[in-house]
Amino acid sequence: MNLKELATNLGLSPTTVSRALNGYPEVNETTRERVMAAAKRHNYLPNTRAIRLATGRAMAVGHVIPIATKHEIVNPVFADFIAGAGETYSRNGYDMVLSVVPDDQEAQAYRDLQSRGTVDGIIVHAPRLDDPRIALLREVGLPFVVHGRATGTKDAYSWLDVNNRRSFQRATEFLLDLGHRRIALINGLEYMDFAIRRRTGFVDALAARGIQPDPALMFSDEMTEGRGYRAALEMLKSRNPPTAFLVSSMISALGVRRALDERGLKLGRDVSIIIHDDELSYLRNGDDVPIYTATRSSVREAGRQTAEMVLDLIANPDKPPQSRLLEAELIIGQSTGPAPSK
Amino acid sequence: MNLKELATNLGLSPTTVSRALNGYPEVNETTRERVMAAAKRHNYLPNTRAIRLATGRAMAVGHVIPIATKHEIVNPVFADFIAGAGETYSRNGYDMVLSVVPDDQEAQAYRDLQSRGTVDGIIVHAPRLDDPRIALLREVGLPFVVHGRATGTKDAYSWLDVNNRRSFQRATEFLLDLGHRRIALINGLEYMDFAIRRRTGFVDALAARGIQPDPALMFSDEMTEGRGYRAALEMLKSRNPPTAFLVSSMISALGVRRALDERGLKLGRDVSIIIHDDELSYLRNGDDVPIYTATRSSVREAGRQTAEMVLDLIANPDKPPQSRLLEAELIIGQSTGPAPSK
DNA sequence: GTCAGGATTGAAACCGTTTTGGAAGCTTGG
DNA sequence: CCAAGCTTCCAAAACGGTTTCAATCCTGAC
Repeated sequence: MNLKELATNLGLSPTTVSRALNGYPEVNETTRERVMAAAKRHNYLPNTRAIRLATGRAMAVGHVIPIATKHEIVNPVFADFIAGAGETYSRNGYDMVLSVVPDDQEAQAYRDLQSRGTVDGIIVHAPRLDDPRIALLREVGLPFVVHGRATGTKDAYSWLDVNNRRSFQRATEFLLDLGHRRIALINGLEYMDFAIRRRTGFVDALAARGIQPDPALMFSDEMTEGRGYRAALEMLKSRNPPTAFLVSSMISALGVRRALDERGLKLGRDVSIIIHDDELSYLRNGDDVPIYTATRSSVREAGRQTAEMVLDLIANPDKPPQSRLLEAELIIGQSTGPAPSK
Repeated sequence: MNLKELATNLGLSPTTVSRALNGYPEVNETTRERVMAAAKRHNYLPNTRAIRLATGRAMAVGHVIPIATKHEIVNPVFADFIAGAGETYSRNGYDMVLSVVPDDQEAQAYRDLQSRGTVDGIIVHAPRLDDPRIALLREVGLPFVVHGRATGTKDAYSWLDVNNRRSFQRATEFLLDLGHRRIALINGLEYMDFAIRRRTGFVDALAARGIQPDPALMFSDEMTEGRGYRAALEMLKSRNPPTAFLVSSMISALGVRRALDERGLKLGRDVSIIIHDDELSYLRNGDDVPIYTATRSSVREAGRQTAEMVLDLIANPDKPPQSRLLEAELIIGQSTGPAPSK
């Protein structure tokens, strides 16, 4: 059942039927109802492909996922972000198209998406220091919003980010206030922008109290359970072990905790941990009361909002770049306590 | 730059240009080269929307993700599967479109996808006992492949699954051979097909040795760290605790391990654990040597292959339903050892 | 030199919508 | 009673490709 059939069926022209269905004012209310009813009766749905060609809009937003030789975006955070963004898209009649490409073809993927007209806009994931994708997308001329920011980029662009610096600064202060002086940072890869900002927050907070950060207590790598475990174990074995850990991810923290258990150290008493909690759907920080003290910010909600921003940008292409900075809340769990007196 | 412009530019008809680019045989080799060169020079890429309308094919495969009140598909396994499937799609010039919808609208989502012509095929995730989606998709008439199976469905359908029953049977036998008699099963939700099959494998293996499964040692819930932790702790505290755990997911196992540590039990000596390892990219079971003894099967590879199957089905709509049963390998890690003699 | 038949190319229809530019029919006010 | 102005509808032209059908150009056989 297509528009033309429906039209002849009703004794109307395709034009009128189209207008009736799309809510144009110049159609008689009674005929509109007649059309609506007929459409429902034949459960007619307009063909997306035709709409797209006729309107020149793709009604879709693209997410490019580089399949990596090195660092992968395909991580737990990504899944929840996508879920959040997807909610927004469905609500607004947009499709979400994922492009999984080898990372050396990422630039070409964006170019393709634009010149084939597959999508109307893009969400950029996991921005890095001085990320080249921003200049690229600007050149290509595709509306885009960055989830995160790219330190070092001079041009204006739209982004949504968590205030990573601030949240890690506060977390560090919280530990300092508890008397901790040897605080370890288990961070993500520090060419990722969020990791850089978290590190800055950490270092700033220490500096404000006149503490020189100890390189031996600053670890940066992929955020896996294993890396967290090994880094923490290493530090705990050292001559001057940390009394607290600031951990960039729940998963790394699982490893840190394992190291603690292995060393016979009690969480919250012997050693404190603060994590960043993205509120992943399958890695809750406790069901009722939080297990870990954490800087918390829902990545799913970030997905929802970033998607809203990109839809807004698509609808108003001339709008200047927008940005949103979400504040993570510091929630107090059972994983922190006063620094043990030696 | 569109086809018509390119054609006039070359002094050719759109027909010829189209044919040249699409590799039709009836075009002179030299003109083809001329066309190819011009296309590259002007970096012309055909408009997806036009192709889709003209050919009637969407060149896209859909994945519907119900956003759940209850169980969510948005889980770590899903991300890796998607990444694998996405690889296959890109390689074949297909798009992947994700539809995130409230779970009570899932059926309608499939219907829409079909009648609007947004996709040419579907991959069905997380099948359950007697899953209604199979009958629905068959009725709707959209080619589809199920990742997993749906016990109880009588109609034939295409699927790709891991031999869950067999792998858990083998794992159980392995533990039995090590002398374990009280083996706990930490399973996923048992309305999910994979969980049912794993349970069956577990129970069958016990039965074959004349062991009556103890309901107190069989746990079924969402596979989170927290649930795993609590279930294991409960069991370990009981009067007659298990000496081994068979765990359906790496994440649950992290919780089980935490419970062990908390009880002061040494993994592999006091208590053995076998997990199912989906080879998630960010939750590796050890970098070099496996930490856990595991039934291993790459969900990413499953994604690749399932996608291949659906593309094949789209290309050959009259083919009878296909299926692939992948065998998980049993890899020996450091988490299993002989049952402790009382 | 002619002609059949393959090799190339092109004109035009088509895919299913939206949208532009009228054109009827009906009011309405002078 | 008529022109102006609304309403309400429609024919036809996009949108940017693919595909059918027909036309032209060669080539070699006779």
